[in-house]
Amino acid sequence: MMTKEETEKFKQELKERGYKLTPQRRAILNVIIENEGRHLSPEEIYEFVKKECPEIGLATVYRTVQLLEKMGVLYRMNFDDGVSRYELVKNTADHQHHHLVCLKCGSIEEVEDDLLEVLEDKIAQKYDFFIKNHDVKFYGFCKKCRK
Amino acid sequence: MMTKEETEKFKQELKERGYKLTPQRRAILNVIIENEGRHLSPEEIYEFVKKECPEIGLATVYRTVQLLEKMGVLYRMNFDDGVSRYELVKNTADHQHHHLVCLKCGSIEEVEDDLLEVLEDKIAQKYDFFIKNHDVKFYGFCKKCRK
DNA sequence: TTAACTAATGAAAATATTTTTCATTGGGGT
DNA sequence: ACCCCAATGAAAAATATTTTCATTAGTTAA
Repeated sequence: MMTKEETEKFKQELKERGYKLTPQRRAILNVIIENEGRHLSPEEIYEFVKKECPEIGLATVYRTVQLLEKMGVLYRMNFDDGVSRYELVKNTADHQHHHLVCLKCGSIEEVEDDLLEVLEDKIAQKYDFFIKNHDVKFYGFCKKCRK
Repeated sequence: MMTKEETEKFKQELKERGYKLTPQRRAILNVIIENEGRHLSPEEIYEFVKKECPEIGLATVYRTVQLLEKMGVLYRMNFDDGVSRYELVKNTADHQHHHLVCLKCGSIEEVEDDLLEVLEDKIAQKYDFFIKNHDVKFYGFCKKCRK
């Protein structure tokens, strides 16, 4: 649950862009915060948020996650399971961390963004390509599924 | 265009799995080979292949690229543009190479799979995760678009 | 506090991609 | 040449997402 200060800050950020703070938007952001690390899809967010906001429509969830993505609050991911999934942007790092996707159970583990700078520098030089961000997924089998 | 030997080899690989060599399958694979490096979507493949096979249906293209993916001939990619895209699997490497995706013009450049082994080893050890493959995309601005 | 402006909403329809169904065709082994 | 069943095309269905549109409700300013 967002604190009063967090809500105020969110409201302020919306205001700066001419958007409004609605109960629906607050509830959606709350659901995402409370499920940090779970990479929810719009449909899943919808199911959670209906408990708080039973009258909410799925379209509003879609509209809101897109808004939050534009605001830099969320990051959209594709794990090839047919839906978009969202996670909170860590304001500590400018690049997104990596993900370990288990081919058996589908679990998604987060891995610190590491060791890629060397590769990025090499690419920037060799291909004359300015890298803004990366999307790095490792597919394989997690600890549990290897037993 | 596939040579006669390549066609024979393809037919053989199909046979091993109980599949048949149809004109449609040959034509689809031809289109993909002739457009190597272009990362065609099923719809795009369909447009090309219709020149050779005007009676072909889009469903056959979808079915065939899935088949070729299962056979290890193609690799399915997602560049977040709303469609799946396919590329030929290089039989030289067991891991897929990286891609540079330009955020301005949408061009996709291929980059040799490099420097990631160190990171993969580290992850395998630290997270007890067996890595089968990776999906590495760098988003940024290409040479042309930076001018 | 209220009035007014307009962004946001819910419901439903529309869109886009991909998959499935089903009757028919045709590859390839015998 | 015949048979079997995999493969096909066309259409319908399924799925995820976006858009439309009439209505509601935040926010600002009087």
